[in-house]
Amino acid sequence: MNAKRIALHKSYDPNPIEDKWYQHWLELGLFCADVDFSRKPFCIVIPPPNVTGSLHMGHALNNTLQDVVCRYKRMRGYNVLWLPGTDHAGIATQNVVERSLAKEGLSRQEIGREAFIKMVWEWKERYGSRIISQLKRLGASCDWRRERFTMDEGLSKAVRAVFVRLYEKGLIYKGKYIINWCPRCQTALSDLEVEYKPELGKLYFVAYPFLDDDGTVIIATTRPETILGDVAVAVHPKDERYRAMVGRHVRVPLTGRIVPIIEDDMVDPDFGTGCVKITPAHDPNDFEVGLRHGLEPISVMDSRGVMNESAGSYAGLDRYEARQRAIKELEDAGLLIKVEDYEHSVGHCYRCHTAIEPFLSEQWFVRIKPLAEPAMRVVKEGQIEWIPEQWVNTYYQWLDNVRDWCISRQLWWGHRIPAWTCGDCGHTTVSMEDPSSCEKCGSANIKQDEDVLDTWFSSALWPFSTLGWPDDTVELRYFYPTSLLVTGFDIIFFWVARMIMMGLEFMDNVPFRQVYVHALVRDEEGQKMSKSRGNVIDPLDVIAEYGADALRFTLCSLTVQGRDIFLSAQRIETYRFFLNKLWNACRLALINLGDCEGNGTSFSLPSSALRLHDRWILSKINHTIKEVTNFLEGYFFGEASRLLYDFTWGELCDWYLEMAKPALRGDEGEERRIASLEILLYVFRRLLLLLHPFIPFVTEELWHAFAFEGQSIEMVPWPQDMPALDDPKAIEDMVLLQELIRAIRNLRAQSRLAPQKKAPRACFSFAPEARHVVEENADLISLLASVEEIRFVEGKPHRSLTAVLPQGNIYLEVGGMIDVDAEIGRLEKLLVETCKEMERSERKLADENFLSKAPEEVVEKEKARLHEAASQKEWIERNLASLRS
RNA sequence: GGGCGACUAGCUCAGCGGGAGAGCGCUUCCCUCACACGGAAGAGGUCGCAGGUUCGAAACCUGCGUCGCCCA
Repeated sequence: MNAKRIALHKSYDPNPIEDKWYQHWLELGLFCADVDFSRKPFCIVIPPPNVTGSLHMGHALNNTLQDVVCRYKRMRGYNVLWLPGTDHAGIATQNVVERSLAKEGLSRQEIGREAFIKMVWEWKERYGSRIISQLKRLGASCDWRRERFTMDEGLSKAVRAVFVRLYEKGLIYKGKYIINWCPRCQTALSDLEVEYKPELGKLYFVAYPFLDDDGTVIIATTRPETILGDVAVAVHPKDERYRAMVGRHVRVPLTGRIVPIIEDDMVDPDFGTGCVKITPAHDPNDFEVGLRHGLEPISVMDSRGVMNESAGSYAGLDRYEARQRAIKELEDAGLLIKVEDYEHSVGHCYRCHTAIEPFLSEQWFVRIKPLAEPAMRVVKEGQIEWIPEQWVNTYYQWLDNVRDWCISRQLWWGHRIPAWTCGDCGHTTVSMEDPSSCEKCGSANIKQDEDVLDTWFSSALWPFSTLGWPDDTVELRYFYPTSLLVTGFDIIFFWVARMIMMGLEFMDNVPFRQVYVHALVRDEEGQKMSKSRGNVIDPLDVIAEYGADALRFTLCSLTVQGRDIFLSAQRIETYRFFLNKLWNACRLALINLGDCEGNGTSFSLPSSALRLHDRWILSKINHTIKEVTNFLEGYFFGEASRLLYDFTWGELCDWYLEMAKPALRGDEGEERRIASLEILLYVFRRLLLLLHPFIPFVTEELWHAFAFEGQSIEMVPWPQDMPALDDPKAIEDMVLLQELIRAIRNLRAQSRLAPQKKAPRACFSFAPEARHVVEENADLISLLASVEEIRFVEGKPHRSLTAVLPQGNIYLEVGGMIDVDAEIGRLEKLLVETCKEMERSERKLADENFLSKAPEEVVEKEKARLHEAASQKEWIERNLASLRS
C-alpha cells in the first residue's frame, strides 16, 4: 500500500470542506437506498417541513439527530432509507400567496380558484425547494431521488383512497356542528389548531326579567354581544338556590326573546351566579346543551365576526363593537348589575393568532374513537417503543379524551374533498374517480364540495403514502413498518398519533417501531425562540460562521433525553474549538506518519513493545467504542458526543499525544517509533469512525488525509471493540502516573520557579508496589512535569517541597531556599484532613450494621480507603518530622 | 382544576443507592517545534425545603415551595 497522506493546514476551516464532500456523497450515491431483500432495511421518514418554511433551529436539531442515526446505521451495514419531502401547509402557503396578491391589490376571489391554485403551484416550484437545499447544507443524508410532496399525484391518490374508504366505513361524516373558526383565515380549524392564551377580560352580570312577575335572574357572561343569540337560561339540577325557577320563562335583554329556564349538568354552580345563558350557535358547551334540550341555535354573527341580520339593529357591527353597544344598552336599561375583572383563556388561531370564534357550520369530521382505540392498544402492547418513555402518558391522555377531528378547511390550497352533492336528489357521491353523475339518481346536476382537507390529513398517511400506497409496491413490503420516527413533542397529537391511527387502519400495521421524541431548542435564557422576541439563532448563520459540523456537534452534545436545549453562540463556539482540536491532533499524527505504511485496521504489536500509555490509550479507545455504540443504540446523543469529546481532548490530546511525542521523534529508537505510529493509526482510524455520524464533513476530510481506504468513510464498517485490549492494570497505573505528574506541576506552580526552567530534581519516597510506575516512566515524568532528574530516596532532601500521595511522598527540589514554615503549615493542614478521613472510615468499619448489611465489595472498598488514608498519614508524619529536625 | 417535568459550582447541565463531576465563565502563569480555536495550575457546591425508608440518600418515598410545559 502506498499511502499518500495529506498535510493539513494549521487550523480547521469548514468552508472549503463541507460543500465538496456533500457533492462527493451525492455522486457516490451514498444516500440512495434500493430495495434489496437480502439486506436489513432501516427506514426513517422525515417529518415533512412546510414547503413555505425556512430551516430553523428546531429543524436543525430534528434533522441532525435523524442524520446521526442514519449514518450510524449505514456504517452498521443496514440498507438505510431516509425519505425526505415537504408538506403543502394549506393555510400557511395560501397566506403567503394571498399576501403577494394583495400587494398587487388583488384577492384570490378576484382571480378565481383555478388561477389561484396555479399561482400557488408556481410559487411552490420557485421557492419550495429552499428548505430542501438548507437540509443539504446541514448534511442531511436523505435519498433525494425519493423526495415527496403531500400534493404529489401519488400522495393525492392516497389521500383520496383514504377518504373514500373511511367514508364508506362510516368513519367520515358531514354535519352541522359548532367548530373553531378563524375569522381572518376564513376557515374551520381542528381543536388542536387553537392555542389558548390567558386574557384579562370582564365578567358581566346581567339581569333577565321573569315573564310572570317583577323578579329577575342574574346571569354572568364574558361575551354580552352573544345575548342576541340566547335561547335559554340554565342552572345546575342540584343547585338548591334555583331549583324552584326551572321551567319558568325570562325575557332576554336586548332582543326581548322569551326563553325557558332549564337545568343541565354542564352548568358550574360556582361560576358567576350559578346561572348561565345558553347560546348554542356561539359556544361549544351551549351547543351540546342545545342538542340535549332541543333548542334551536340562532347564529347572530357571520364568518368574519360581523353581526348578521339575526342580530337585528346590531347587524353590520363588528363583534367587539357589538359588545360595547350591548354593554351600553344593558346599562341604560338598568339590567347590567355589575362588572368584574376576569381572567379567562381565549382561543387563537395557531397560524395568524386572531381570536377564534366558535362557529356553527357544515363541516366534515373523522370519527376518531374507533381509530384511537387500536392506536392505544399497539403502544400498550409494546409494538411501538417511545423514547423517552414518559411521552406515552401524554399520548394516552390525549387519545382518551380526543374528540372527532374536523378535517374540512375553507381554503383553496389543498386536497379538495372528493364529495359531490346532487342538486336534484341531495345525495352525496364520494368516489375515487371524479363522477359525472349522481350515483343514486343519475342526475348530471352534481357539484363538488368546495372545501379542502386539513394538511395533517395527508401528513397522517406519510409513512406509507411516500412508499407508494395505495399501490402494492416493493418499497412498502421492504421498508414498512419504518424503523424510527424522530420528532418534537409539539406534534405528538397533530402528527404522531394520527399516523399511528392511519397506519393501523390502512396498512394493518404500525407505521414505525420506535418514536424518539426530542426537546425544543430555546435561547440561552430558556425562552422559546421567536421572531417577535428577536432571540432567534438562525442555523444558516451558524453554519456560515462555524460550519455545519460545529452546529451538529453542539446540538448533539446538548441533547439530553427529556430536557430542553438552551442554545447560545458561545456554546457553539466551544464545539467549534473542539473541531479545531481534533483537526490539530490529526495534523500532529499526520506530520509524524508521513508516508509510512498501514491503515490501522488491525493491531499486531506484542504487548512487550508497548509502554504504559500505549496500553492505556488502546484500552481507552476500546472502552470508547463500546460506550458510544451503546449510547447510539439507545439514542443517547448527548452522552455519546460528550464521551467522544472527553476522549479526544482529555485523554488522547492531553495525555497520550504528549507522552508519545518522544517516541515519535525517534528518541526511543526506531522500533518504538514504528510502534507509536501503528497505535496512532489504530486509534485515529477508530476515533474518526466513531465521530463520523456526528460530524460527517470534517471526519471525511480527515479520513482521506490519513489516506485510509475507500471512497467515503461512511462506507467503512463501524468499529468493534477488542476485549483483548482491555487493560485495567494500565488504567490503574496511568491514574497514578497522571496524579504524580499533576502533583509535581502543582508544586512547581506554588514555588516561584520560572515556567521555562526545569526543576533540578524530583525525589520519590514510594511504597515498593508503586515504584515501577515511576521507574518505567521517569523520562515522561521528567518531560511532562519539567524536572531534570528523577530518583528514589529514603528521607526528605533539604530544600525541597513535598507532595503527598497515598503511595508515598514526592520531594521536589526547586534549586533554592524554601519557606519551611509555609511547608509545615501546608502539611499540617493536609494531616488534619487525612486524619478526619481515617476516622470516618474507622467509624464505618466499626459499625456492626455496616459490616453485616453492606455488600462485601463496599466493605472492601472502605477498608482500602482506610488503608490509603493511614499510609498517607504515615508519609505526612515522616515528612513533617524531617522538616522539623 | 388534572397531568408531566425541572430545581446539583456564577451560567448550562451530567450523575439517579456506597466519598460531589463536566463545559463555559473566573483567578494566576505560559505565544514550549499539532493547536493561543492552545497549554499548566487553581478558586468555587450543608446537591430547592421538611419529614421518612435504609447500615448508608444528591439519588428512593411523602409533603411543601419555586419555575416551566401540556391538557381541561
